Amino acid sequence: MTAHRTTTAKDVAAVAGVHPSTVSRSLDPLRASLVREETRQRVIAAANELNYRPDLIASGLRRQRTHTIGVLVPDLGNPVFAEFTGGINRRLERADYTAILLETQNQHERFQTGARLLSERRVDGIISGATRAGDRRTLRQLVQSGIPVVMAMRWIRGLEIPIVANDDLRGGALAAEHLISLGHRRLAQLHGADDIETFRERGIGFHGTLARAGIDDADQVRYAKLQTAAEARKLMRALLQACDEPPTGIFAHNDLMAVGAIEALKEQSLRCPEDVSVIGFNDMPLTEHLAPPLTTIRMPTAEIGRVAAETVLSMIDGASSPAVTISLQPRLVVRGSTAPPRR
Amino acid sequence: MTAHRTTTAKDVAAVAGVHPSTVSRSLDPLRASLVREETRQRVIAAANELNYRPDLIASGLRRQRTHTIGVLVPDLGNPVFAEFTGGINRRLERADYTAILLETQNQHERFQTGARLLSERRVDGIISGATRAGDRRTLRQLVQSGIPVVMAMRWIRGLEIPIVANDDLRGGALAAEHLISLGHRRLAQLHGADDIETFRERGIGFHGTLARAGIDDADQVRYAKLQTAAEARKLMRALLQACDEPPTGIFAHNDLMAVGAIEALKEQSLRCPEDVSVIGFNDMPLTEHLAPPLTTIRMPTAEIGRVAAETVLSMIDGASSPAVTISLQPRLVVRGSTAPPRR
DNA sequence: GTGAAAGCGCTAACAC
DNA sequence: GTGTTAGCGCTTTCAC
Repeated sequence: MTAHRTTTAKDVAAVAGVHPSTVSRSLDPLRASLVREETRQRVIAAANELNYRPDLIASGLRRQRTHTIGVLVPDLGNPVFAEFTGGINRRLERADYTAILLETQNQHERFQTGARLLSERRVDGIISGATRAGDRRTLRQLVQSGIPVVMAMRWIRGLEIPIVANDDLRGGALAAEHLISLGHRRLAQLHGADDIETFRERGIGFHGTLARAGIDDADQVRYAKLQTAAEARKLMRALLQACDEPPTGIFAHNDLMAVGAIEALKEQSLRCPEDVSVIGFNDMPLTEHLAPPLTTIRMPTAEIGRVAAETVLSMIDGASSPAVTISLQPRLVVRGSTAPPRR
Repeated sequence: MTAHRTTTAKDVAAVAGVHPSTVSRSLDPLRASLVREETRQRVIAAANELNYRPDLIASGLRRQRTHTIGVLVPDLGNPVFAEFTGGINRRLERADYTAILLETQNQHERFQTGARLLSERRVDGIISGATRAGDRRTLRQLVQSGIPVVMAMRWIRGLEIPIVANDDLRGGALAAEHLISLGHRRLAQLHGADDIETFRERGIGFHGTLARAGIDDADQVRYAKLQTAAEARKLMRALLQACDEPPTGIFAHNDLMAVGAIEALKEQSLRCPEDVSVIGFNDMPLTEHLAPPLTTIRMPTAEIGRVAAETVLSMIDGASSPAVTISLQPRLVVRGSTAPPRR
């Protein structure tokens, strides 16, 4: 193997017969006009000849800009977050920014080390898509260190940090309205983890809409630690055992939980949607191909990513951190897992 | 907003009453032994007090190591690649490395700009998980520039670049063996894109095993441009129209295509598995909850990521690039979408 | 065991 | 218009 030294601006300068700073100017679109056209052409020719790639690390050190955004997500295996990061990536790309994606696995310790890593890498901004109740201090420290931070998808209250998220209150309400309008009165929730505001909002939105219709689901809410099919199945079993008459409508806080619920129903020879209607959340891939195809709430996930990126970029440019909340609207996707209750 | 200056080694040095180079030594585990214990404690105290975070950018510039690996994937929305990057991330983390993930969307141009971006960021190594036939030149350039490169998941022949991948030849063979052993003789393939070696291998593995059993599927192979359910549905329709007697067994090159195939069968009132067996590939999330639950081939995706990361790290350390191919073994997951053919 | 000096590759400020 | 100089924050010689 040849000992490799990457070509630098100095090398290009030597070939073009100019000073390194002229190389720098010629190659930066913003300052190219400062250079005589003829000189610039010579530099570009030399750069191409040597296959020169400016060192963004060195440039970043000098400019105090890394053109990098740190993104914290709970888990890339979750298709919702894959879509979210897709939205971020597409927006950042247009601005010549790159994302560093870190998975927290819903663990505060990983959130914390992730945050530390990102500040050591001097990212220009951070999008926290994995925020949970326990992360408050860490987020406050980030803000205090002067780095622009945005909470997206998941968020907590009482921080001076912009929020870009789905309107989960509305999402829960949509689910309730749908089931009520079908004629359901005995309703239950398979509730996501209690320390994630997203799920609390979904729960409140659902509960509130029920209350306004004179329905109470207070005894019929079961909380999951992890929003998996397996855990939902257990919760659903317990729910069925605990009540004389099973509910006729179930709101599961995500699609995997809805799937688990339907399986638990099958175990008890209850059919979906004939005996019990089930509605999920997220509209993840393949849900339309399930039996029955899942009725669910779809949120504008990629759009949330896009707007979150936009927001953090504007904070990097503009001075002030607008402590705003941007709510994007979810919508109901009706498929086969919900139907009117049996007479 | 306060104008923020992040604290530097110089600041810490001032507080601890030492020289910046002593700060550097004290905080690097490898060189901490060069510093008197008492001094080191003073430095650490000062660093904590000031909440000092060493600047990895500056450190990288000096050491000519960014502790960053670039990873090119076709699409993070594809759960297989989410799992793959998970495997990479977990391994890199242990080595204090960070990944930069870039999505190519299966477009050569994006592969190329991605590669350029990664070299400008001076990543210490690259894992190409998105390799397609057209990317040969770009990969060769990367190698020539002296940067360690590994092809994982997807790969092409004839490059002096290590390969870490699923044994797709074996995967295709597993699918064939399963269908043959159930008693199927009329078989067809819904084949993934022709410019991705992965799919060619699956096709050859399937075809070869059939041939050895005296079965020919040559007329019964339909090629997709994109491996989606929608496209598979169309291909399957065409396939059914083109033949008098439909095949009794279908090998779809991924799970989405298998789902599309099953839907096309339903349109023609053909049932799966009673009339036609369908086997997929990947074992993506929710496949076990489909109706029927999908029989599929599972590959050790996270493990491929882990080994790819391991390989690129060893190339960064050790000098030579071992032009090896590491094949990991897939396995058959039998569920409900395959059964013996009807008499 | 610690300090001083130099330099990684780039670019901003200044000089001419 | 282009060259010169200096410095981003760190680490690595080399002194002492």
